[in-house]
Amino acid sequence: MTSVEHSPLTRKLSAFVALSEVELAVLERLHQRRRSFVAGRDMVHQGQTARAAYILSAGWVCSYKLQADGTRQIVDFQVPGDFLGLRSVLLRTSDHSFEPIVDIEAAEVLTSDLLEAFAQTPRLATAILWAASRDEAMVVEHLVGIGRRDADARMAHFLLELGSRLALVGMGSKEGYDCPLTQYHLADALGLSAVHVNRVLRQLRESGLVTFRDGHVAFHDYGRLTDFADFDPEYLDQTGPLLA
Amino acid sequence: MTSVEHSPLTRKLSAFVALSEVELAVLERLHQRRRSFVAGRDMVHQGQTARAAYILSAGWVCSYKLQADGTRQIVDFQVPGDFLGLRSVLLRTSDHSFEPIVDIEAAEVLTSDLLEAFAQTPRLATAILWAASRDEAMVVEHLVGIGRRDADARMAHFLLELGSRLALVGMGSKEGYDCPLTQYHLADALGLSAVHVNRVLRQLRESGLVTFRDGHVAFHDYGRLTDFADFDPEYLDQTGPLLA
DNA sequence: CGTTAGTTTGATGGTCCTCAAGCACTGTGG
DNA sequence: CCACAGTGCTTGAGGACCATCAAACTAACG
Repeated sequence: MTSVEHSPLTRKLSAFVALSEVELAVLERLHQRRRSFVAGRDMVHQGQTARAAYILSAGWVCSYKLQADGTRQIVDFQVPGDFLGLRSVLLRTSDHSFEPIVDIEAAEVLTSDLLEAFAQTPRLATAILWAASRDEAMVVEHLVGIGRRDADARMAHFLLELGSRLALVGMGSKEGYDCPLTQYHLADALGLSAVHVNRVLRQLRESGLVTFRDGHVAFHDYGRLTDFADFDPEYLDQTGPLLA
Repeated sequence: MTSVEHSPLTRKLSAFVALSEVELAVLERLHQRRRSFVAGRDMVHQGQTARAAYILSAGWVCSYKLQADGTRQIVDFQVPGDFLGLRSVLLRTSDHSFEPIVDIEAAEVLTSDLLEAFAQTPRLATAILWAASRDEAMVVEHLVGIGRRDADARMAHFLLELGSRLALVGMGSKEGYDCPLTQYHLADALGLSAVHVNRVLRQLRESGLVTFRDGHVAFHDYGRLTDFADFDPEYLDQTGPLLA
């Protein structure tokens, strides 16, 4: 058990502020209530009154809303180090559902635990609220993408954003990353049909920009791709060092 | 100066929790730094480092992101009682711009003021975070609308949501409300062209559902409209009494 | 009374959806 | 061992929805 064995969340927050030993200890203690969930079975349903949040430590999750006509819109994906359902702590009911995309490991965080931790270490509170603000900025950028980018640029932007997020916890680089999402997931996230997602991916591959195949995303020309997607990572607020 | 002369924000938060005299006083004191802004001139530019937030007390504002190709996406509108730029207090830079749609009145809130108020009255802090969570839930619903609703339903849903929000501060009802937005605003918010917005509005009008004309939204058949738009106001977390 | 901002309507075409079918791979049970 | 079902990927054909281009109209305003 060496000191480098930190959780992904710890790793992420450390990119924002340098945490003291005490703060690190409090943070690690939030991880004590360990839970496992299997792929495909919803953890939280929309409309449910949820009294706890989770910190994802391994695996991928998506949060989505279902509509009356059966279509669904994926709002965001969660990767290791991300919070799940932080918002529903304050709102009376969860406004969306969470589905594990693969088998996952998560730590359950009770509202009381969180408030206690906040009271003990204000700097940690700031760091966690930073992460929450960043998540919100990503939803906003997602909104912009769906509203104002065509399918190709939307996909390119999405793959780049995911890469940056994963880089923050050491799971991705400018070369690429492993990604368990299906084309159906991409379709539901990007507001496209699965058929069109397939065509878009082919287009991007044949343009020599990026390949997504067999669970792996490979960037072929990172610079040209960021131009193509108009990707400006400023909204992620993770300045330079990680990917630059 | 009667006791009913509360600010719109006070009115909104009171729908969530009953605030004590002390809490009301602290809240009103947040409004001391009064500012005016004229229509059309941006208050905050994206990329700017903003150290303050605002509470909107009169008028309408929109928050938007501009893209390299010149198109813009309006993320949200702010009406009296709403916060502006609360998120940029924590993030290093504001990730979007704010434009007053009409001449407005707002109170400037420094980060220090806010933290002080939070420390004095935890219940007020909860109420403000509730409002922030609710704003985020609206952005999520907006995302769903753009991703998965066709233009007609998207417009209908949008007009209904605005109505609910305005009702919360006494500026709207099931009959309708005054609305200074142009069809260009609607287009930029809903991810449509202005031309198509016009056609959609005509369609809704001729169906006898809702009319938006001369700065006024009139609901003709509220029940049928909510069905048509698949509008479930639960995500607004403002249970029944206001509109029911 | 010309200018500007906003609204309205028509014509044309592109992006992306829907329907349909086929393929590859994996796991399951006969 | 093989049929079969299930999941995910791939490609084609036809069409709907909405964008773009163009132009006329109204109202407000200096």
